[in-house]
Amino acid sequence: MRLFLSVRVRFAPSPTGSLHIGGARTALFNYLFARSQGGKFILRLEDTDFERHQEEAEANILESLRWLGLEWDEGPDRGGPYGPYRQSERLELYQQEARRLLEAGLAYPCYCTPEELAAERERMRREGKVPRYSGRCRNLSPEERAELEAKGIRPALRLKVPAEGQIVVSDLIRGEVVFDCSTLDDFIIMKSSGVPTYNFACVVDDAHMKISHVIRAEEHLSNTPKQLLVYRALGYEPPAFAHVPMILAPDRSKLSKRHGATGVEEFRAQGFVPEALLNYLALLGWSPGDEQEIFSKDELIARFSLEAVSKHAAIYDIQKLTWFNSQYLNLLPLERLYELALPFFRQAGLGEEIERAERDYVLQVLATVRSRARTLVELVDMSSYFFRDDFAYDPKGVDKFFRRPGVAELLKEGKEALSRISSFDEASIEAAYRRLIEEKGIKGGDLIHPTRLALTGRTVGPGLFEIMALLGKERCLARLERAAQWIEENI
RNA sequence: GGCCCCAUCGUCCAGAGGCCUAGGACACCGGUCUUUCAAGCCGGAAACCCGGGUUCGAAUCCCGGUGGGGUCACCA
Repeated sequence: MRLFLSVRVRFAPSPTGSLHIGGARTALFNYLFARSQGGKFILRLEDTDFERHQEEAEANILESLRWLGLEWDEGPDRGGPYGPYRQSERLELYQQEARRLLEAGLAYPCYCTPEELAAERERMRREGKVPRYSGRCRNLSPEERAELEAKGIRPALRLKVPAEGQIVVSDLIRGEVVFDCSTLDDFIIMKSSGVPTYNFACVVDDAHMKISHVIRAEEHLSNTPKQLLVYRALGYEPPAFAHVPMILAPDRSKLSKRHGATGVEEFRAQGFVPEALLNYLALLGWSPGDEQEIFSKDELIARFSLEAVSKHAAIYDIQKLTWFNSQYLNLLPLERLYELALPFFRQAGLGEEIERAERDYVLQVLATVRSRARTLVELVDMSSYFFRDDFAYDPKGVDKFFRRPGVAELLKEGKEALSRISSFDEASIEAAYRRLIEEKGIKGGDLIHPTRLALTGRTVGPGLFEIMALLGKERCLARLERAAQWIEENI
């Protein structure tokens, strides 16, 4: 690994939507690389497309990154030595740099209208040719230019691309990738509106922000020769490049909205915890080389390297993400779990109950239930009867356990047995129940199953005696009574 | 279509010429534990895209084919 004086990497999303998992992983790799190298992780917003810009998108993306725990050292919200960090606020810089190229004769104004260009492209395509700009405006005489200017046409600016030669992209993940200049055309660097295009703004910013490594998705590999041309024209030393493989949808196509949940925000809403998503994403396209799967953020930082990033695209698998999530639900400190689950309790209408309950009680509930939940949504759902009494009985459970003759009476006997216990702990409860089971000469399940239904409304859940001890004597007795009555009235 | 990238179980990864009878994980199937459901534990099925080379020896190197992906805008 080469040692750089100062590693500076950036994540540069365009605020046109929410952060999807591909972007999140790119951000993560940048973050891990920066942290592992003692460098800086910079956030920059590429918001030069005013048409597609979405007001909420910026806040949304920042929030998703924060939620994932990818804190940045410099960015639009916190500034830094090379700001501003929004391209829309750096327009003078691009114009200044563009002027330099114009004056040096490395770029030229183009007066073609978008319509003309589109028509030209279309014609070339129809003729089976590769659509490339003809270079029509490249050799305009000063008189012709003056004439067009006089008509009031605002030109775009194009970079002069050499007709021959090769551009070599040296990529940390892919090695040397060679592009022939003949496949490129004089591309636009400044739109007629005075706003830079991506390939220009990106280079100007990376150079001015002293970016040492550009780590981005593979879809940008084909743009890189153009950007290298811009570096050359501007006289800047290019950074190192690392193009990470794409994340594909299960049908092998590029991720889009129609593939269900692909946004960080959506996963969050579905009850995934950031630790799990981060861990899952890290292992999608990167491998530590051994068989460990669960990594804390610090472990990831310690072990990450760009060399170990794979070359081929990965298909994301919601099932494996779900597995990671269930692992973390069991691994996380209870306090952390509480914090993460709270919004979901509120959403389920249990906010008040949670706040009224003893913190310790809530933590015990979470500890009891968590091995069964795969998401926070499930966790909350499985906890609900610990916080409210007015649940309904599962109809299938009713058919199975409440329709047996004598169940109401049995439940009352159970209640009776429980009422005599002085210390309402798990062992005493079980002892009392086992005694009753023996006395009645029934099977354990004959009492246990109807009791669980009476106490929780459900047929599945944690061990019954665990549930009872947690609920406490009073609530157990009340719920058994309620169930016995319900059976007498409804069956 | 041109250019570029890629190719190991269904999916994510390991493998950097002999350690491969190809390893792990998810999912799947079976068993175990058990008051239910999970979790856990044990076991099973499941892959080197094809064809040529190079080599004593190739999943690993080279070439070709095929397949998949990306990109070709006054989008980023």
